[in-house]
Amino acid sequence: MGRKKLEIKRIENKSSRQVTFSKRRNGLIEKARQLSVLCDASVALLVVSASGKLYSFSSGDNVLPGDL
DNA sequence: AAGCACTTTCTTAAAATAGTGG
DNA sequence: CCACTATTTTAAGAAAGTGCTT
Repeated sequence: MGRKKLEIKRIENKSSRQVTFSKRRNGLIEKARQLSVLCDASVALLVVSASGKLYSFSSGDNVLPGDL
Protein backbone atom coordinates (compact mmCIF):
# COMPACT_ATOMS: atom_id res chain seq x y z
CA MET A 1 0.00 0.00 0.00
CA GLY A 2 1.28 3.48 0.64
CA ARG A 3 3.57 5.26 -1.77
CA LYS A 4 4.13 2.62 -4.40
CA LYS A 5 3.36 -0.93 -5.36
CA LEU A 6 5.35 -3.45 -3.37
CA GLU A 7 6.38 -6.90 -4.52
CA ILE A 8 5.71 -9.62 -2.00
CA LYS A 9 9.27 -10.76 -1.48
CA ARG A 10 11.84 -10.39 1.24
CA ILE A 11 12.64 -6.75 1.96
CA GLU A 12 16.39 -6.47 1.54
CA ASN A 13 16.82 -3.26 3.47
CA LYS A 14 17.22 -4.27 7.09
CA SER A 15 15.64 -1.23 8.72
CA SER A 16 12.65 -0.97 6.43
CA ARG A 17 12.10 -4.70 6.87
CA GLN A 18 11.98 -4.12 10.62
CA VAL A 19 9.59 -1.19 10.23
CA THR A 20 7.35 -3.23 7.97
CA PHE A 21 7.43 -6.07 10.47
CA SER A 22 6.25 -3.83 13.30
CA LYS A 23 3.46 -2.28 11.29
CA ARG A 24 2.19 -5.42 9.59
CA ARG A 25 2.33 -7.44 12.79
CA ASN A 26 0.11 -4.89 14.52
CA GLY A 27 -2.24 -4.87 11.56
CA LEU A 28 -2.45 -8.64 11.55
CA ILE A 29 -3.22 -8.83 15.26
CA GLU A 30 -5.89 -6.16 14.90
CA LYS A 31 -7.48 -8.07 12.01
CA ALA A 32 -7.48 -11.26 14.07
CA ARG A 33 -9.23 -9.42 16.88
CA GLN A 34 -11.82 -7.95 14.51
CA LEU A 35 -12.60 -11.31 12.95
CA SER A 36 -13.11 -12.88 16.35
CA VAL A 37 -15.49 -10.09 17.41
CA LEU A 38 -17.42 -9.62 14.17
CA CYS A 39 -17.94 -13.29 13.44
CA ASP A 40 -17.99 -14.69 16.94
CA ALA A 41 -15.04 -16.87 16.01
CA SER A 42 -12.17 -18.16 18.05
CA VAL A 43 -8.95 -16.87 16.62
CA ALA A 44 -5.38 -17.51 17.70
CA LEU A 45 -2.34 -15.98 16.09
CA LEU A 46 1.35 -16.54 16.71
CA VAL A 47 4.10 -14.45 15.19
CA VAL A 48 7.77 -15.10 15.75
CA SER A 49 10.17 -12.41 14.62
CA ALA A 50 13.47 -13.06 12.87
CA SER A 51 15.20 -12.49 16.20
CA GLY A 52 12.97 -15.05 17.90
CA LYS A 53 10.54 -12.87 19.83
CA LEU A 54 7.02 -14.17 20.16
CA TYR A 55 3.97 -12.02 19.58
CA SER A 56 0.54 -13.50 19.95
CA PHE A 57 -3.15 -12.89 20.00
CA SER A 58 -5.95 -15.13 21.05
CA SER A 59 -9.65 -14.40 21.43
CA GLY A 60 -11.10 -14.76 24.88
CA ASP A 61 -12.72 -18.17 24.81
CA ASN A 62 -10.20 -20.97 24.86
CA VAL A 63 -10.77 -23.75 22.43
CA LEU A 64 -9.13 -27.11 22.80
CA PRO A 65 -7.45 -28.56 19.72
CA GLY A 66 -10.07 -31.31 19.58
CA ASP A 67 -12.84 -28.75 19.20
CA LEU A 68 -11.42 -27.22 16.05
C1' DA B 1 27.31 10.82 23.78
C1' DA B 2 26.61 7.28 20.31
C1' DG B 3 24.95 2.94 18.63
C1' DC B 4 21.41 -0.34 18.30
C1' DA B 5 16.74 -2.54 18.14
C1' DC B 6 12.50 -1.70 17.85
C1' DT B 7 8.09 1.42 17.60
C1' DT B 8 5.32 5.43 16.24
C1' DT B 9 3.76 9.36 13.57
C1' DC B 10 2.51 11.61 9.27
C1' DT B 11 1.08 11.84 4.50
C1' DT B 12 -1.11 9.52 1.03
C1' DA B 13 -1.50 5.78 -2.52
C1' DA B 14 -2.54 0.90 -2.57
C1' DA B 15 -5.50 -2.47 -1.19
C1' DA B 16 -9.49 -4.38 1.28
C1' DT B 17 -14.17 -4.38 1.84
C1' DA B 18 -19.19 -3.09 2.23
C1' DG B 19 -22.75 -1.91 -0.76
C1' DT B 20 -25.29 -2.23 -5.04
C1' DG B 21 -27.14 -4.34 -8.98
C1' DG B 22 -26.95 -7.46 -12.64
C1' DC C 1 -22.74 -16.28 -7.39
C1' DC C 2 -19.75 -12.47 -9.90
C1' DA C 3 -18.52 -7.58 -11.36
C1' DC C 4 -18.33 -2.92 -10.42
C1' DT C 5 -17.50 1.02 -7.38
C1' DA C 6 -17.60 4.09 -3.43
C1' DT C 7 -15.90 4.21 0.96
C1' DT C 8 -12.79 2.80 4.50
C1' DT C 9 -8.61 0.98 6.04
C1' DT C 10 -3.86 -0.43 5.66
C1' DA C 11 0.78 0.29 5.23
C1' DA C 12 5.12 2.39 2.22
C1' DG C 13 8.32 5.83 2.85
C1' DA C 14 10.66 9.00 5.57
C1' DA C 15 11.51 10.71 9.67
C1' DA C 16 11.37 10.98 14.59
C1' DG C 17 10.77 8.82 19.14
C1' DT C 18 11.64 5.38 22.94
C1' DG C 19 14.38 2.54 25.72
C1' DC C 20 18.36 -0.15 26.55
C1' DT C 21 23.57 -1.03 26.34
C1' DT C 22 28.36 0.29 25.85
